Amino acid sequence: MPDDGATTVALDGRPLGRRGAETRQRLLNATAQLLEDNGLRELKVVDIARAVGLSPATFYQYFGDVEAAVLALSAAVGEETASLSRLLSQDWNGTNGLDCARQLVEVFIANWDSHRAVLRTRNLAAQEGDERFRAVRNAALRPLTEGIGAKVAARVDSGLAPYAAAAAMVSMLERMAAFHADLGAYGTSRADVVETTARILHHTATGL
Amino acid sequence: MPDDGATTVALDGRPLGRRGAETRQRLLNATAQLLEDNGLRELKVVDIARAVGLSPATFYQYFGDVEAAVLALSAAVGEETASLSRLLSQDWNGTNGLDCARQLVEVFIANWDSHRAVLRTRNLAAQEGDERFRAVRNAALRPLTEGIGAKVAARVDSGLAPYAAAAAMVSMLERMAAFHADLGAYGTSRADVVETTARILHHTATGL
DNA sequence: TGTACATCAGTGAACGCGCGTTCACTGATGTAC
DNA sequence: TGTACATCAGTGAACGCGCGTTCACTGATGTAC
Repeated sequence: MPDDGATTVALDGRPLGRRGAETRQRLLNATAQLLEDNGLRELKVVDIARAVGLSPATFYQYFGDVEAAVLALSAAVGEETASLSRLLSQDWNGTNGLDCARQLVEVFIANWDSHRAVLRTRNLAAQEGDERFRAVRNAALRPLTEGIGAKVAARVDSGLAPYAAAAAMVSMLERMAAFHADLGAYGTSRADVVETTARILHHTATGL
Repeated sequence: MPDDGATTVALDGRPLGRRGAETRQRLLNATAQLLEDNGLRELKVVDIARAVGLSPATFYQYFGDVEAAVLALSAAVGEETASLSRLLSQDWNGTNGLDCARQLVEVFIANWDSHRAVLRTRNLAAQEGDERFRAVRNAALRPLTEGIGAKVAARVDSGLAPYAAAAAMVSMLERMAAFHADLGAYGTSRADVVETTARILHHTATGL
């Protein structure tokens, strides 16, 4: 199994006990918080350690550098999207199809709202070409992309390439989730955002 | 007029001559290049100056810090999207409506391909809450959002909130443009990406 | 239940490097007459 | 066309700070018997 950052082993190879696992988690929480508050460019090992009340030396027992901590966070956050699979496994052509789409949009946006800073940093790193972040992002979005892709593929005569359409929908979702707070300024309510996004998604997936 | 970064005045207030304007541009080019090559976290004043063969002190004659240079770049890049307006001013309900959408997608993606690093950095800074970057981003995307929004508003019984739908389409475009290179790995050609994105956009804008 | 030992967990203090930034200065360019 | 002067443009060299990182060490925890 590749190291996904959720290791239970310290960097020097010895296994982590209860206390160690807790410390590691506190470091991760502080990393997320600082990322949220000060942005990526200001994220320093020293500050993370200070925030938890530890010596910087401690940080290096758990992570090789700041990026490693962010990667571990990204991997952890990515595993929260499991509930999307349930919504995607249903048939969206029936009466409650639009409802499924709506819920999916809700869950997706909620997930972003909880992990805004981590997710956008993950995406930046992926865009900058870091393969590890790319892999983590792909793993997180794969169920979504494949689920939507399968629905598009089941349409007749849509003229859409299923995988491309799925990617387009996921793109829309990610960006709306990332920027939806900005839309309020233009007189668009959150409900509008969800409803409209859900409808576009539903139509693309089903043709209805 | 607010300072959008495209100043013709040095930071100490004196006006820029021919030579000065050139130097400023060379610094901007180097900034873009380094952003592309090494990523945001590695972007240093010292390196930018070195890349152009100047003393770091010179940098400070033109920009207060690295962010200011990136902001200036963002503002400049944002002005290249003017050609989109032409495509949006046409009627998309006719026979060549889908063609317009296709071209729009093409132009948009091409613009991203030329300025990948700058645009993603602009978006990150905007997401991190920097108002100046937010303003620059909004200014760049406004014609697009309003153009699409107007088309959606002209539809009957779409059930879509025009501004939210327009934002969703712009979201889709931005993200597809940012990540389209990744899709090739999954057997999706660039042509598929353009065609599919264009169709979704066209349908959302017109109902056709 | 107590003691000894292994290993897990955390740190103080220091090092050096490199980056951001400034200032008093020199050199280049343009223009008035 | 030439010269003087104003201002634009660029720099050398230095300062200090703060960050990343390491290492030899102390303290905490768990477990075998």
